[in-house]
Amino acid sequence: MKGKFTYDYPRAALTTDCVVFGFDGENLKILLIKRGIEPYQGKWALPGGFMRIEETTDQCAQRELKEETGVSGVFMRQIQTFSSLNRDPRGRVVSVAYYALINPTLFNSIVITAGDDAADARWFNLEDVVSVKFLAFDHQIIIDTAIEKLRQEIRHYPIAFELMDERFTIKQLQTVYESILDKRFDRGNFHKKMVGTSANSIEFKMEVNNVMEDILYYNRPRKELKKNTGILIDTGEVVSGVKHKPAKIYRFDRSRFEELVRNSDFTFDF
Amino acid sequence: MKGKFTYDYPRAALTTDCVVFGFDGENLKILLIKRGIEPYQGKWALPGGFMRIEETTDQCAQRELKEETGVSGVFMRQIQTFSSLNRDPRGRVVSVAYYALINPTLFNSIVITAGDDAADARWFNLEDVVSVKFLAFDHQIIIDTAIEKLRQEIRHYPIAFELMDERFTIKQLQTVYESILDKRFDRGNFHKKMVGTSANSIEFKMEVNNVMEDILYYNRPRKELKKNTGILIDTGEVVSGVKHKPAKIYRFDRSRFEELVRNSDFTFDF
DNA sequence: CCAAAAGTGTTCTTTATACACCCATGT
DNA sequence: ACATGGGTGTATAAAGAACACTTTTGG
Repeated sequence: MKGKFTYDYPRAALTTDCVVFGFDGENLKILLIKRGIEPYQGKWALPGGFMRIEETTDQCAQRELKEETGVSGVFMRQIQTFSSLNRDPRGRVVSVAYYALINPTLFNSIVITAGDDAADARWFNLEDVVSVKFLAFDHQIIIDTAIEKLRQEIRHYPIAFELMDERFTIKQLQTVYESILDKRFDRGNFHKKMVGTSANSIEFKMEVNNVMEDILYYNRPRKELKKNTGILIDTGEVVSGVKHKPAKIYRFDRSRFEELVRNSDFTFDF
Repeated sequence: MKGKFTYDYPRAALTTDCVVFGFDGENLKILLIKRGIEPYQGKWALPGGFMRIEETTDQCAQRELKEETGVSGVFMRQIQTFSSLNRDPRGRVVSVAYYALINPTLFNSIVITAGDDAADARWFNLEDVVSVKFLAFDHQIIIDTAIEKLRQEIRHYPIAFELMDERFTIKQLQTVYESILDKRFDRGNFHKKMVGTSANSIEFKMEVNNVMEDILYYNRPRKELKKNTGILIDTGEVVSGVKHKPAKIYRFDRSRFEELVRNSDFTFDF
């Protein structure tokens, strides 16, 4: 079986690595695998592995994640390709990096499938994985790039919902944004922006210097102009068992979102 | 020399392809190469080629562009990696795609270096290359992805300057934005936003119903509050030989821009 | 009733948009 | 002088930010 495949020119090996993000309700987490074999045996690394000749890199990333965690059909986006000359001691290995977003249901269903190269797996808090030096290969750089990419994308695309259950409260959504962007939002403003109501201006008459004049009074709410993008749908249900006003439960209307993007210069920016 | 390199498992070949954008002062252009060899001989394709084992994909993209056009040290960014199973008739070829931005000086210095695989080269207008079907491989998809990426990035990063000479007028800058985003901007507003002055609010007293009151009057320009980000530096020079008020010539202050990004939540969005 | 968090309203500030006006130049 | 496009100002609209008020639940 050795040396079966020959080429006229040397070829690099192709791998995929995947930065798996999960959300436990409070913090953003990253899944790491403890390597069971050399190189970097015993070190923590990203799930991933060599691309087979009959699959795309997308399929490879999905397959490797399934082999090592048991989850499939995961939301995944390509980050970029890493090709430093000495990034792998086994030789010339080029890796296409992905990030994956895991919703709570999948998050809880993950079972560590013991295998050749996976001795253990664990969810790490973001702050424990950023700028530390215990990772295999160039996986520290890949993770830092992934976080940057995730932060960029959540500011412009509705990917936060991939980290949440289909039904959620605005407060939960806000927590996802806050933990990814590492930034606090005003509760009321976040609520209004997400649900989609906004204030407006109103004209009224006023006596100025004993003369009636039209005065423009800015930014006073005008009820009839409140607008709702309809991106979040009120399910009519509320959370129960809390000792305060129960929060409404919403779900994300993806087709409504895509319709808005198509038919207008609608943006979804934070 | 044949069959010299053997591996235990089959390996895909790795290539880079580069979408080269240029600007002729009016329109955004894309550089295409007419293929001199099979496959797709005589078809137009992106400059690019096989990665050597001792170089990174970044270096490969730069080298291939230099071999085929003579220009080096070009601004280049990775787009993404394409790995469809049948994207290349020669077999399993995975390609890392880049886009490059060429400034007018380089634009005019490009010489077509006749080689094995480059029979001819030409600048195409964007609209002649989008959604047409005469390109080799999956290069149509790569170009469409590149344009989307370029549009995304110019909205948030100061990459427009890579398409221009070091010294430029605001009008020229606007033309670059307009042709990339395929959208018209208001001349005055674009100017103010770029140079960095903005209006503000002002308080003054007014007699209302025979009583003096403080009135907040919004959005009246308050000269002392005009702010200039300092990202564009007035060189003090102006264009000459035009039969109207000569435009000021600016240059981009990259270090000032990076300082702003570091020290504040400054954004550069269009 | 009270505490607590959800949801809404109010106020002020800043930015966006449309367009008008003045300015400097070559003919 | 005047046509042309550069540069600045003005008016209105919309969005953002800070925070106060109101509502609904469990104890």
